[in-house]
Amino acid sequence: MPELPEVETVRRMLIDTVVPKEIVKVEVYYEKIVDGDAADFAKRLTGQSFESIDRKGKFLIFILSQDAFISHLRMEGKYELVDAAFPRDKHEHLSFFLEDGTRLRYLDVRKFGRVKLVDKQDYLKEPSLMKLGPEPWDITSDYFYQRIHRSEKPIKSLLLDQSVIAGLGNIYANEVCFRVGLSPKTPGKKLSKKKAEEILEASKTILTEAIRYKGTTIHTFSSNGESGGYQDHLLVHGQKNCPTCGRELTKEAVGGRGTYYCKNCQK
DNA sequence: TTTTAGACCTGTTTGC
DNA sequence: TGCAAACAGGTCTAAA
Repeated sequence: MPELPEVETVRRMLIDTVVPKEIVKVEVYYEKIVDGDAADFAKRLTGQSFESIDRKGKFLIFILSQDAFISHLRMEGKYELVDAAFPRDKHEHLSFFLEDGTRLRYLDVRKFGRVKLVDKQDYLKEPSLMKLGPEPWDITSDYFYQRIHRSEKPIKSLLLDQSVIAGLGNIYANEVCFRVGLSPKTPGKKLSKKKAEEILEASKTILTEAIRYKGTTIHTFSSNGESGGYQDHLLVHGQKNCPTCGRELTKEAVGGRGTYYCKNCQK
């Protein structure tokens, strides 16, 4: 599932492949992918060029010559650059035909992803972006502690709350809890300032490592057909046994999400 | 105010 | 073997 490292990998791929190309045609095959009027989306973007690709949390922001649009990959969304004549995939919901005879296509098996036209000058005022908290690199441990130390919610849920800290998803939240030896069920209010600092540091380390490996490929995620390599470095997510003590890992729902942890090593 | 549950989706896995 | 149900999970919205 695309989390911050996967989205950053996609962003870098897009900068290399579509900037500064012009869009000559836009086709929307599944209208619900577009938040707003799909026909208007296609019409407005036709004739514009890609200026740059930004990212905030797990959102991609496509900056065009006149407009901008945001894109969230949700569970299984991915972008690929193919030849314009390449056959359409059954999960291809949106295509940008480019001036050089290529086509940037958006594929999403589960149709969860969304794109939305936004104001180019003020896109950060878009409600979904406004709600996002800072990324782990942009906050102090004091800020993080302040945000979590009064909450009854389990730390795993707080790490997934994008308004507290942006970028972590289910996979990396599991890894962070393991890395600091903490039960994912521990309420935020039970955590010391020192532990909060450890969690923040582990979040930065894990996300940085994952970006270096171009993300984690689980099921169908890929950026331009390339697979990430971080899945080979996951310590608990999707694993059977604890890499530290060798005991069988526990898998249960925490905050409604599948959670892997070691009852022996994570207290 | 904070937390929880349901909706959105469909391919894969599990159970009968 | 074949079918049905459960499961996967990020974000938004509504309800508790």
